[in-house]
Amino acid sequence: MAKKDESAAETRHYGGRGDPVRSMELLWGTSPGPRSRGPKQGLTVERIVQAGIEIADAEGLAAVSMRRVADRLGVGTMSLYTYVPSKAELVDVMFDRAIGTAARPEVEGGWREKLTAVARSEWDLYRRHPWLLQVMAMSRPPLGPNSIAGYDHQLRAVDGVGLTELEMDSVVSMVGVYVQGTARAAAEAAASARDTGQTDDEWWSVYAPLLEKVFDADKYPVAARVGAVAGETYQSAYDATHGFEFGLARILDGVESLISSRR
Amino acid sequence: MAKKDESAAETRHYGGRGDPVRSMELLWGTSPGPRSRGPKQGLTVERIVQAGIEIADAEGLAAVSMRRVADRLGVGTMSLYTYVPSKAELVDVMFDRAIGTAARPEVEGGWREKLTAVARSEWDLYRRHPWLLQVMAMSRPPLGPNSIAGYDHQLRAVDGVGLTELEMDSVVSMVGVYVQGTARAAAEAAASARDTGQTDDEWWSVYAPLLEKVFDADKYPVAARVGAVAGETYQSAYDATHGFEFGLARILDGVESLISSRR
DNA sequence: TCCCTTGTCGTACGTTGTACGGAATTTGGT
DNA sequence: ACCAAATTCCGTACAACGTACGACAAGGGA
Repeated sequence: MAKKDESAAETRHYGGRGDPVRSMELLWGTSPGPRSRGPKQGLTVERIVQAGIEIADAEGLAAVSMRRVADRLGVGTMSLYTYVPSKAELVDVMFDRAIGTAARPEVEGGWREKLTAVARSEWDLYRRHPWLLQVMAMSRPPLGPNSIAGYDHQLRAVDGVGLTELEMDSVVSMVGVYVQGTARAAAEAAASARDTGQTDDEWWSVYAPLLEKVFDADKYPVAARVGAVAGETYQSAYDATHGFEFGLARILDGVESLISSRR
Repeated sequence: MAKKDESAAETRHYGGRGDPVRSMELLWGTSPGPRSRGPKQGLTVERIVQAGIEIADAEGLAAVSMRRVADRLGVGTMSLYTYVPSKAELVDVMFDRAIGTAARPEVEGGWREKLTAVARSEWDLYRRHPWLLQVMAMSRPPLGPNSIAGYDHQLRAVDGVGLTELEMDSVVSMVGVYVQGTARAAAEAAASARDTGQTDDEWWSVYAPLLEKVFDADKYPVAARVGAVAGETYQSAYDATHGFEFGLARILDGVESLISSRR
């Protein structure tokens, strides 16, 4: 990397690379007790995970390096490897523990109220821990206790409304995919602002006049018309919060028509 | 990195870091002509971009390093920097050029047929160039000619159906967010399979028995019931294609109820 | 012809994850 | 009580990354 990290690179992570048995022990805290021989351990996996989460929250997943985590805990870098087999497993556990902080309210009312609450709670989670969106966890998710609990909570929102099990799973993952996508836009905007010291407004005010020079409004009349209105309204290329509430209502309307058709 | 790149890290990129004027010139091909003095240039920006796209298609965005691109073109690494100010700008141009390969069919019929075609064409694009999903382009997208043309094409699907400009933009970005999310799941599955030499099925058959040991079916009865059915059906944690078509139909139902309410 | 601009690219630096091996520490066996 | 085995801790080293810097070569304008 160049000095002062001017480079535009972030890191993504996916897990499931190491020993599956070891991974699951880490995730579920079922590691065998301390061995009898040798020095006492000065750290715990959970303390390491917390340090990683704090760095990721403050500076993004790219700032979470083994050296940074070790420094924060006042130990040598390589000491971490006696607790965690690799960075991939560490990120997996960070992922599950952060998921565990999601609010899982038991909402009164019908499926729509419940599913709205599920979506909002996931949205809040991603606002608090935006780096979760950089962990590749759609296929092969870390199968930790909190991820499982979250899956169950989501499903209960649409239980007993006349959908098949398959439809329940599909509805829940459809809403999840949508929330993640919208949260990702918000997270990117925040990360860009943090890393460049420039808000989206400022960015746009630089690029808008440059775009006007090359953009042919006669060739793309619809984009010109809509873009003008959208640009004025959002004061930025994409307003995440507006998009989230609007799209969520639309999606739930879609789910409603599915549920009605089943009755 | 460890030898043989066993590490579980992928790279993400976001642009808009360098000189905005230079960025736009690169994107729109409006760079000033060749200077009269000095040696002839042996390459073009477009050749470099093509090489980058080929590597990204075959091995993912993480494999696109300046050294790899230069090697493929038979030049020294640093020569690339006379064409492109940094890797961030190179990725921005790769992004726009890949977007340009999307099919933008002019579909007969109503908005639903058109919007379905838009979604499917975007889905196909992400299947051909999965690395596009790793370019952070939701806020501050590269404002290149192909991205603009794509935006116009998407909007035309819902033009003249009674929605406001703001609603048109929101509907289009809602569908886009959804397609990207589903495509991301598919891309992650493919990337995992490529990097680990293990299909999702194989992965699941390793983890399922381990999960069974720690999972408490009495505590999470809904997850147990739905998970069993979903697991049997998908033969994997998440089937992207099924999810895509199902969710798209649901979302379009939601859009339909919005459009009806406007008539 | 000479000079000055421009393109090419070898070298070097600071960053990353982590393999390796030596030192220090604690305990079980005797 | 003492030794060896087991275990933790961690300094060093390596290959990869993006790219700053500067030396060298190429070629048109004077």
